[in-house]
Amino acid sequence: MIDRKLLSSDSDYRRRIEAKRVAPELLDEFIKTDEQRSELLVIVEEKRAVKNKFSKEISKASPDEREIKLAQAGELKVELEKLETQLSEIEARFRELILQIPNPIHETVPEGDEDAYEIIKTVGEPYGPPKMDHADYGEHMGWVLSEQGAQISGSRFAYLAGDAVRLEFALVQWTLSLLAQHGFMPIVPPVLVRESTMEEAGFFPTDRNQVYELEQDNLFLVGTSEVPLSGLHRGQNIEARTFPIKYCGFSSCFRREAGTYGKDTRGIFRVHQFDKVEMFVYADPKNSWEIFEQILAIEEEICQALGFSYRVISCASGDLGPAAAKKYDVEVWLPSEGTYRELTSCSNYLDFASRRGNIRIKDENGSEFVHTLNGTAIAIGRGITFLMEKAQQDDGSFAIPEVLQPFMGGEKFLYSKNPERTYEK
RNA sequence: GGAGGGGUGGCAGAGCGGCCGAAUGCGCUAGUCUUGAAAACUAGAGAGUUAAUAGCUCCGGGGGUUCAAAUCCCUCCCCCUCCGCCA
Repeated sequence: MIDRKLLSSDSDYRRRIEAKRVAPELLDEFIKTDEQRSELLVIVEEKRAVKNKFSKEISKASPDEREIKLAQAGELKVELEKLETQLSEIEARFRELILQIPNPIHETVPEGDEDAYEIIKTVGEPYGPPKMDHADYGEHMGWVLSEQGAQISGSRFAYLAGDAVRLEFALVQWTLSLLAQHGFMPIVPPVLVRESTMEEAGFFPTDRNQVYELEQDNLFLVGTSEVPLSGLHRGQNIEARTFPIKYCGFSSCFRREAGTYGKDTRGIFRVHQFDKVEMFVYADPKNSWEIFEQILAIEEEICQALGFSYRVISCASGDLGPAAAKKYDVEVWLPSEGTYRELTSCSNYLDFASRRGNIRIKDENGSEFVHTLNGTAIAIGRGITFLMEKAQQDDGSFAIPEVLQPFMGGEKFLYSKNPERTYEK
């Protein structure tokens, strides 16, 4: 949720909202509604003060005074009720509008459409394609069963099988241990959440069409554990000394992928369901930009340890979600496509979500809204996709990245058929 | 799924139409005492909004009755106990 006062008083604030391709009419209507609301609120509060005074007096009045005052209070009540009805109508509209207004971009965000991104850095070199692309390789190894997935659930669903599953858990274990060193507490959150949770996390109403809904129970499947992690401290006013509060959530993630028809249809690069370890930080507003860079550094650390060639881009204003003030994508070189593709990303929401969830930080001088940040540690489907091209050997075997070997029973290579493995016949 | 009980300040817990933004205890802050701490004693403090120590709002959320609601009614959510079912 934006700061309503800044919108009308600070022209730069407004400009940075409009950079997200917001209709100016929305902002104008909101400002108008906000003004009406403030004016009416003053009137209503004055009336309430009079009414409250009357009520107090009635309790102390003598019997005949009482009669008169009761009659007067009755009139006042009728008057006030009319005004309060008006006020609640305006407030409903106010709320509807403010929920549609995105967080302004940070001044350093490049403005423009999706391809106006800025390359922050490039690490490692691009290299030529392997024998098999990730989709063929997944089939070759017996790791990805797309056809069966499509049969039982539809397109963009797949079974993950065999050593790929061991690889998934190795990735998770390794990532969790690395994040523990960085002070992140692991969490397995609920993946079904209420509508209010989606709204407070900054996803509703704007991204509603990307989310699976369980109508019968009025619950929604999360697209990232960011959502339940963002709700973990809702309504709390937390001591400043406990910051930053760092969590890493492991969960399955569900995305409708609406509007991506025909895009990335091979393999498990883009699927409706995948597992992910997500970093989430509640930060003191004083240093949230530092923490933003720390989260990026961890994402890079993970990429480097897995041997990826990658680049970091600062996403353009038109590519930012409603809640993010700034977002970095870490894009890894995908040789079969000869291009960099997104593996992880991180965002600083500033106080956008904490305003909705009413999460504050307090010290001797009072309290303010906290900042929330999130970043992908490892998205399994994507991670394995990139690894299948990076670690694929000429003979078709798979060279397990060194950091994962301890979590794979010390093995160094994986094969499509391994006679020592009784499930591979 | 069925039956009952309950949600009040950081925590525990009283209040059950007006004197209640709320007793009391613990915890917290400051002071006295002490070399220091503890104990004891004294004083102080709920949150939000606002320029404001004014006003308004907040006793799980929403709605209603009333001049007046923490207190009565409806509804939703959550927690606990018992029965049933279950990984």
